[in-house]
Amino acid sequence: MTRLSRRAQNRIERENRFLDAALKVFSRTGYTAANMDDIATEAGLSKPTLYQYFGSKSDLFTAMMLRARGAMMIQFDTGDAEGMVPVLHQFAWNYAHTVLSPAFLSLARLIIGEVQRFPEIGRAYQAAGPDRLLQGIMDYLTAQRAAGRLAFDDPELAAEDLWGLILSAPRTRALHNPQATATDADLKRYIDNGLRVFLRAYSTQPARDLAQLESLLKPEPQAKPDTAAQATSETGTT
Amino acid sequence: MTRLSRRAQNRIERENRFLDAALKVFSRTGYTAANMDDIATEAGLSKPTLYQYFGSKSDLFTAMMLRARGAMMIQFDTGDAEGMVPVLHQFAWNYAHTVLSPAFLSLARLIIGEVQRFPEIGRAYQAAGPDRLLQGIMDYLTAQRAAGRLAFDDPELAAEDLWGLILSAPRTRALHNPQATATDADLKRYIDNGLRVFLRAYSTQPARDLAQLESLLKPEPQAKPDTAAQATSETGTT
Amino acid sequence: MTRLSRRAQNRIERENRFLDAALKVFSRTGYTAANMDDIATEAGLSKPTLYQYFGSKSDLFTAMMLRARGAMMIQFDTGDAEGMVPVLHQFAWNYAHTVLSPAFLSLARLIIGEVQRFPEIGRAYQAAGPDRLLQGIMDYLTAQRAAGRLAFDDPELAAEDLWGLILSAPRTRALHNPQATATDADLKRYIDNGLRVFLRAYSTQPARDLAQLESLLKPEPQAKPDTAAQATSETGTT
Amino acid sequence: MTRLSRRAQNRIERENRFLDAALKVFSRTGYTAANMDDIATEAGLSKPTLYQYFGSKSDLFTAMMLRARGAMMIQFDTGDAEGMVPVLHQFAWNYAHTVLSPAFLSLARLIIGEVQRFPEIGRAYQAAGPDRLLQGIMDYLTAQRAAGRLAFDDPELAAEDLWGLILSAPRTRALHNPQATATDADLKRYIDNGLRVFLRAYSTQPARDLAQLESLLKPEPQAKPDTAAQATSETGTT
DNA sequence: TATGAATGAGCATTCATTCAT
DNA sequence: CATGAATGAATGCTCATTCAT
Repeated sequence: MTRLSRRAQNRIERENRFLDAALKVFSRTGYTAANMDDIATEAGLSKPTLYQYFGSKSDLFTAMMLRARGAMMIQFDTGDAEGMVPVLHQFAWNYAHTVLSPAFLSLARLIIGEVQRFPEIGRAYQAAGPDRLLQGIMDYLTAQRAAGRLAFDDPELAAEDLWGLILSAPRTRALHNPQATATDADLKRYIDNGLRVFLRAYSTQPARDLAQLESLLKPEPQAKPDTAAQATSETGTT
Repeated sequence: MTRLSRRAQNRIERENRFLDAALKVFSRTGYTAANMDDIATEAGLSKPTLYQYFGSKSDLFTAMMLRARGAMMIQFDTGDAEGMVPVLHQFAWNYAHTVLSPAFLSLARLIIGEVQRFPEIGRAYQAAGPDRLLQGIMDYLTAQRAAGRLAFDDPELAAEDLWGLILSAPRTRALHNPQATATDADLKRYIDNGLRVFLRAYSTQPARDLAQLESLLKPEPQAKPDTAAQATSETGTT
Repeated sequence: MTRLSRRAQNRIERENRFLDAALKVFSRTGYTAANMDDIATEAGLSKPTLYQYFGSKSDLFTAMMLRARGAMMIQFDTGDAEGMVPVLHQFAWNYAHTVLSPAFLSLARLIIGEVQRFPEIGRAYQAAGPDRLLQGIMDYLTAQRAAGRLAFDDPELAAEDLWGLILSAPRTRALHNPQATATDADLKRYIDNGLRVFLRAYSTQPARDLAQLESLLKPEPQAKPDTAAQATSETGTT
Repeated sequence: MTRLSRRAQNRIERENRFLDAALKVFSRTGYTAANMDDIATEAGLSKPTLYQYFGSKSDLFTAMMLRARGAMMIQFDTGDAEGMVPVLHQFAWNYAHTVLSPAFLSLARLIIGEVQRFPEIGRAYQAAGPDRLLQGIMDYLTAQRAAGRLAFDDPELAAEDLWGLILSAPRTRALHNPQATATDADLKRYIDNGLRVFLRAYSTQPARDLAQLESLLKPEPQAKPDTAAQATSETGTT
């Protein structure tokens, strides 16, 4: 068993090295311009070995994307926050940091740019990423509605409004401009505003919730160090 | 004069044929996978002629993008609508139809996918498209605030909220899924909700404005035939 | 007649402009790498006109070479020198300056480099240049033999020895090194030595002739400014 | 060891096949007109393999020239001849056969024709070929001077005179005329004359040395079969 | 007659993929 | 199992040559 499991482990490790390399190289140049030599070199292994693990370029791409999905499966994660307003606030920061990280943005650009060539990947990403998160948000918002704290008819729309209010603008901007990384100050501006608007429109007790929000916002730019970069690091802009 | 102008006209016509072909082919496959032979063939002219007009592949790409910017320069256009609520409603439909048209989406995907290779194009597009539109919205919203109909501090955030509430979700979805075109019913759902939330959060007289909105929404799916597709049509999904 | 001759003159002038341009461009890059666009541009006329004058690239090359032959038809020219030793001395300088001029060397390189492609041109050049000159030298040396001043059996070999002694070394070197132009000091070294050796081996009165030669050599480097560059100037190394 | 050395040997063998092919093709047509397909085909391997060995056309050219230099490094080789006159005689034949071989001439034409494009190659050739040989001749002549058999001031000029007298004329002619190969009878004429003139001008005992030379020359055209053609044969005129 | 404009054919170079070892 | 070595098929770009005006 030891020998075999060692082999298996070895295999998995090599596979991961290839997938890491593929993520890096594909993110940098896109599917067509990426070349198998570079990926093999980046992985520190040989090209025929690469072909033994993944039968073709497009198989490799697909496999890499499949694995990347894991890193993109954002949860409606709110840490240890308690109370609706703190929870939403926490969520906003977690989410913003993740989605606006260079690695995450590169991957998003890659998916969008190649979606015509690999339509399933676009769909898979939509399902694993945004849609799953959306479900998480919906569940939470629905619970808050049940508790009488929010009012809305369509939970999906409410959830989409929440993230649209927070991230639509900075994300669109970031997709178009790889150089400019959003600072925490930028994020704060978007997040604070987004939450305010959301509460104003959806809270059953806007005055109270907004007051609570303001008190939360007093302290400085939220030293959230790097909840982000959970996605496979190294995918940077280079 | 006749001869010269004929030549000049001929030149312009050919140039446009090349640019059309380039838009089509680049949109279909991305920059690297697109090949100059295909573009020339698509244009019905020869490759050397293509090179005489545009010295290199990247020059052609840049020129094509430059021209495409024209088609993307969305205005805050509201037709003949009168009154704030009808104006916003009209804008929402115009804007949605344009931005979600297949041609527009293909181009957006192309830009996002190649922005690492051509950073200036991303910036140029951001400036000519979203930023310009944003300015239009801001101006309008600011005027409404002056007239006492809206309340907000930061006009930019308000403007971004307006379009984020209306288009963030369907556009993101569409970017990830070239096959699924949003139906007018889909749009209606997003637009109606977006406007409601916006008014609830920003109007100084939410009750009255929302009532006016509801009366506007009664009639069926807005037979807005095709204000859209103003962008170079035919760029579709293929 | 005036009009016609004007036309004819115009034609000749254009033809010459093309031939000048061709010489320049072909000399710079060789036959294959030279391109008809550059030649037309250099001539300040259009490519179709070029084709009207010379039906093809190789025709142009041949015509250019034919004309260049004129410039290469070196004579056994000795100016106003009198007496055998001064005549030979004068000839040596004239000849050296001509043959080692950049234009002349470029042309020689071109001929040698393309002789496999255009064998007739090599032969034509040999006949018009070296062979003709050789005949001139032979005639002179034979006359001197008749006058009892030189002794030899084979006039051709004697003539070849004369120019071999003077120019073989610097010309070979120059053919291999386009950058290094021989200075007059270099030439003086070769010429003085060559004449000495020639007289020692061929003169019937070596002592007297060598003494006369030495007295001729006293004065400084022979301020022969530029008897050279008779070949179409401008053919330089660029 | 076996496997590795086999690979290495294989590599070297293929490299040589490419270099042989390159020499052949470049010599035939010059640098620009030669095409990588032909060279690969001539080598019996594929174009990508050629590119794996030599990264570019100009690298291949340079490498080929570098290797060719080996074949051009003529020594002042005099076989087993003894005594100054036989040594010079022997040298003359060796040298003439080598330098006038078709392969050697083709290469010389190639170098001269491409020297403007590859100046270092011209210089390298001059250094490795003519200059090295010259040094050999100089050393020998200087030794003979020390032994009292020759008289001269400048050994370089003496050495240059020796080879200029022997080879200048036939080599120049051969460079201009690829078809006409010099026969041994031609060479004999040049060599005999060159040596006579050299001895007449440089020997301290011309009468005795010339007599010795004449006795050497009696026998027929020197059946020196082919000391020449040491250079990569097959480079012929085609 | 002179030219702007067009093109078929070619060429250096690259790359996904496959063997032989 | 891993790899050095090999290749068929493109692809961007150029050039001699020809028309239509």
